[in-house]
Amino acid sequence: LFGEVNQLGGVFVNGRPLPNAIRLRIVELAQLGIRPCDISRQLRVSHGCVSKILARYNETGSILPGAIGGSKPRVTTPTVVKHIRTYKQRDPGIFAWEIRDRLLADGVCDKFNLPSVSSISRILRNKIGNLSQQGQYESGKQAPHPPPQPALPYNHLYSYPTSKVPNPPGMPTLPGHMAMHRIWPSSHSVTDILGINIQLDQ
DNA sequence: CTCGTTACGGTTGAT
DNA sequence: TCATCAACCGTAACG
Repeated sequence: LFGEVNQLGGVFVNGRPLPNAIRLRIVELAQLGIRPCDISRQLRVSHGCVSKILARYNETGSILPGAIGGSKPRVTTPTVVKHIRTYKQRDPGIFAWEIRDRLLADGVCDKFNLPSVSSISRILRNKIGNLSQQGQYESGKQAPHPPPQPALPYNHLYSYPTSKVPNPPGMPTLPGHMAMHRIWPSSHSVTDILGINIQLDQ
């Protein structure tokens, strides 16, 4: 709601992504064959931004902005997480500080890359929910209350209806994907189209 | 005129 | 709980 106005008269919030509804319209108009420069003028979004969103869309298939903020794991590497999971499985009542001691004792970590107790607690809470069963596998970012769609990288892909314009020699169209109905704009259709948790506004 | 790129001033969020 | 800091943001401007 607090925004600045760009040279084209459009409203934007510095540092924040454009609303999904607008991102979607950019892609839709392009799909309709409208030139990027015209989309820029019609929607009052800088052409640089239109260019970026369209480029991102046709290489990832997603209209969503990239993941902002956060940090890369430092000491809590996948290997460490795996060990923590094992300790917890073998002794569900184990304390975080005990896990910490074990990581050191077992030589999984040295005193410089040893996770803090609060890091371990967070891992236990976030990455290892109910230890009930859980695959022994690597990867997995398992959210306790997982949002509908799978936890793909960061942007889950979003493939568009009728193949046609942008199915470039890339890899877009995600694996399982239903055919979608043809719809034009209407901002409230975004969630339907994406089929996921997206807040259009705020 | 169109559009790819990028400096800039900004915000975010997992560690 | 709180700060850090590298990730991303859109605009403006250059070419």
